[in-house]
Parts: sequence; C-alpha cells; structure tokens
Amino acid sequence: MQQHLAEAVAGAFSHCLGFYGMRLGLLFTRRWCTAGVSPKKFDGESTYVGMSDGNPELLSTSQTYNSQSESNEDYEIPPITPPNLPEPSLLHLGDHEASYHSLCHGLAPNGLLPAYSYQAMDLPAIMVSNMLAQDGHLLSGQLPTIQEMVHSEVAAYDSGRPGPLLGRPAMLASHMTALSQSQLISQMGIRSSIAHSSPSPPGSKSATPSPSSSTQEEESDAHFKISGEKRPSTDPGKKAKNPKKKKKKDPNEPQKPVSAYALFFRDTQAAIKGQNPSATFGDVSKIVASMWDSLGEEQKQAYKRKTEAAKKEYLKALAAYRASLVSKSPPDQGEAKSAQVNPPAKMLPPKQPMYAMPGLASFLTPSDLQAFRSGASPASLARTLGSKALLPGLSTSPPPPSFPLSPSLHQQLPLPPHAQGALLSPPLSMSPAPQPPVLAAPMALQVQLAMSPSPPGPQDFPHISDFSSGSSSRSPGPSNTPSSGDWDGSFPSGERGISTCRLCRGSPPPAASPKNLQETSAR
DNA sequence: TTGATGATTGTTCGC
DNA sequence: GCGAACAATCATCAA
Repeated sequence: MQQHLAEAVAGAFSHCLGFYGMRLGLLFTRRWCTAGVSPKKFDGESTYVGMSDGNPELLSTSQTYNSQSESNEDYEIPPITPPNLPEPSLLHLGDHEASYHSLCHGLAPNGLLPAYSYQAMDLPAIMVSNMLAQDGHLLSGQLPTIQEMVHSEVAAYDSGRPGPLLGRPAMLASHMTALSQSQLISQMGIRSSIAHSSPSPPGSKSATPSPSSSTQEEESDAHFKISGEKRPSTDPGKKAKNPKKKKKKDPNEPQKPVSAYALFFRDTQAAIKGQNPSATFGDVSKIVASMWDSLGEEQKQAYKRKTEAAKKEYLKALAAYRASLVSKSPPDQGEAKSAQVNPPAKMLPPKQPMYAMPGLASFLTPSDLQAFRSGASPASLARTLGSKALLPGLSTSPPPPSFPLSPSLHQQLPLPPHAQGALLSPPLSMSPAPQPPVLAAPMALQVQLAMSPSPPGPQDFPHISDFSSGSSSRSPGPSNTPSSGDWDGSFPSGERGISTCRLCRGSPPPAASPKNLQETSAR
C-alpha cells in the first residue's frame, strides 16, 4: 500500500515536475509537524539542502528529530517560513537552477545524497514535485531524488517484501538506516495500513476501505487518536453522515462551478492514481490537499480565476435557467423546455480532465527517456507500472502553472520528437479564457526551458525512467479521467490536453464516469 | 465565524 | 445496470 502510495507520489511528481520541491517539502513537513502529527518522523539529521528555494536558512538548517519518541514535542519544527517564501513568480530560474545543481551535482561520488535528506521528503515529496512543476522549471534533478526518497520510504514501509526499490539504484536506500525505515513505517505506513486495513486482501483491487467493519473503524479511530492525524478526516463528531439525501437536481440546472481545489484535485489525483492505482481516495486526497497547501499562491489564483470565470458563467446560466423555469408554468415541462432553450448545464463540463500539464516526459527528450529506460531495471519498471493500468498517469499531469501551454506539451508526450515540436504551438482551439498574465510569461519561459534541447540528462535523473517509461507505457491505456467533448477548455489544466491526447493517440475518448456520460448525453 | 454542502474519483453494494 | 454511499479534503455559501 505504502509502496504504491509512494509510487503515486513519485508519479505525481513526474507529472508535476517543477521546481518548488524544496519549498513544498518544507511546507509539507511543517504542516504535518505543526499538525502535531508527522506522517513520518524524522530521524537523524535532516538537512534541507536543495530545498532552499531561495531560502538560505533552509539550506543550512540541520534539523535533528528524535525519532525514538512518539511525542510530538520531539519534533523540532524546521524554521520554515513559508509565508516569507518568495512567490513562485519570484522564484527565478537562478534559484531553481541552483537548487537543481545542488541536487544534481551535489551528489557524492558514491551516488549518495549527503545533504539531501529524504527525511524531509516524505509524502510531501509529491508536493515538491508539484511545486517544481508549477514553476515550470524542470527540476528533474530532484525528481529522482524525491522519488528515491519516496521509494526508500516505501521500502522502509514494506521492507519485508521485494519492491520496486530493488530494481533501483540504492542511492537513498543506503541512506535509510534500519531505524529510519522502521520509523518511516511507523510514521507513514501505519496510518494507511490501519486506516485502510480493509477486509479486502492486500492485493485486492479495491483500495477503498470497506466501511462496513466497525472494528476497522474503531481501529482507525484509535489510530487517529493516537497518531493525532493532522486532518482527522473521520472526525468522530463530524456530521454523523446524516443521510444527506442528494436532492434530485434538475438535470437542466446549471452545474455549479467546481471549486479551485476541485480543479486541482482533478489535475492531481489522476497522476497520483496513475502511479499508484491502489492508493485509496483518502491517500490521494491527503496528497492532493498537501499539494494544494503547498501550491503557490499564483497557481491557486490561476485555479481560482478559472473558478471565478466559471462562476460568472454559472450565475448567468442560473439566472437564465431560473428565468426559464419561471416562464414555464409547469415545472416539468418548463424544465424540459429549459433544457432546450437553456443549455446552461453544458456550461461546465461535468468532469473534464485537465491533466494537460506536461508530464515528466514533456521535459525530457525521447532520447533522454530512452536512456532512462535503458538504464532502468525492467523489473522495477514493471513493478512501478504496477499491476493495474497506470495509464491515467500520463494523461493526467497536474499542470497548474503551465496549463496555458500544457495542452500542447501534453499532447506531445506520445508523439515522436519531430511531432512534438510541431505541437508546441498552442492549439487553435485554445480556450479564450483569459490566462493569468502573471503566469503566462514565466510559464512560457519555463516551458521553453523545459523543452530546451539540452534537458537534464539521464545521469541527472537516474530514476526518471520509471516515470517516463511508466507514463509512456500508460499512455495508450484508457484514461479513467472522464472528459466531455463539449468542454471549452477554460479550466486550468487543459482539458484541451486530454482531447488532443485523445486525438493524437487515436484512442477512444477517455472513459467518462457514467454519471457524466449520462449528463452529457442527456444534454 | 461556523456549519452544512458539494466537489473531486473509484469502488462497492443494493435495488 | 444504475445510482447512492463512502473515503479525505477543501471551497463555498448561508446563517
């Protein structure tokens, strides 16, 4: 489970390539630590080298965590000052480059990452990747490291069985002491193992914990009480799941615009799930939430702008819809007619995958990817890819900051190099939705950088192969990300991306959820 | 300010 | 087969 989760994180990372990593990792750490719960406890000294993100103090901060103690007080909250961190837009390349180099070239001759502490990169590592991606900078150098961390954690979590890590360079594995591994297990793994200790066998396809087992619930509750989960999801006192009977909504009624977070969730979850199909919704939610927290304000604004725009449309459509209802005396007939006269429901495509953000592959040349593949352990790749179709991972790259260009980048993934270049230009069908100017330019630059002919070579990302191969291998598969054909692509990450991918792959439209399909067809 | 609601996806279960 | 429920989390809105 944790292994999958870790891979999911790594996968999300691959899709969220960017340069915010360090900051995210820190944020993550801070968040969980401050929450009184650390998904993983830190052991030894963790130096946030490479996580500077322009924050020098982090570079030199050596945090010592008492891993032996279960007490939260034992955790020294790193002097993280997220609010003071420069805005993503202010994070210039130089900083990222520096970070990148610090990571890529800071490797010890033995391949270890002396200064790069995996301790700080637990689940939050995904954040790192995401943030990195959000800036559009290719901090690919961090990717392998992060992934290694994740996998190391995974290995720690599930050290008893051979895992994907076995086929990987034991770069970080060497960092992992038995102690840290066990701690990681207790810190990160326990929760999932308990909380998701579904009656289903470990190999069960269903990752969703069965809600039926009261014993399990008790265990989960007990666990959360003990662990002090930062986000006590299953808050005992939380609305006792009052039978919130979803009132039958008028299918013709305009669909409320999804929140920025929901959009982000869409973008991210697929990547996570793609890498870790067995990740439960809770796991994904937590990851996404953490990513969201770590998301740059500008990125959030980008989503919010989309939401606001959609909201405006929604209000207008709603007004029209209500007007139509009023004008039509019989509600049923009126509604039926309103569906024709007023198709506002179409305004917001039910579920439009926005995974147009360029995945890792977008930042790497095919040769790079190939190089990675060649260097990667087939076994590890196979394991990484998982027993399930991981395809969604590729088609779902979280895009936040790069969504303006993400579609084109995204669609090039499955294409040969020469075709990729041709796709760099924005599709003609590009959404008229105003793109955040503040993001556009930087992101364009970032994309260019990412697509520069001299992307970091495989030597810099020894594990990228997993991502790339995983993504590429997943690409042909059916995307479980629903999308509707009438999507206007006004959402951040590129619904266009999915559509274009669909076209370029020649694969059938991504499987939309039955609900959406029904809604769409109904309209 | 706070609580309720709805949104995200995928699985399960009941009708 | 379809739809509701559920999982964790956040945003939004109304009170």
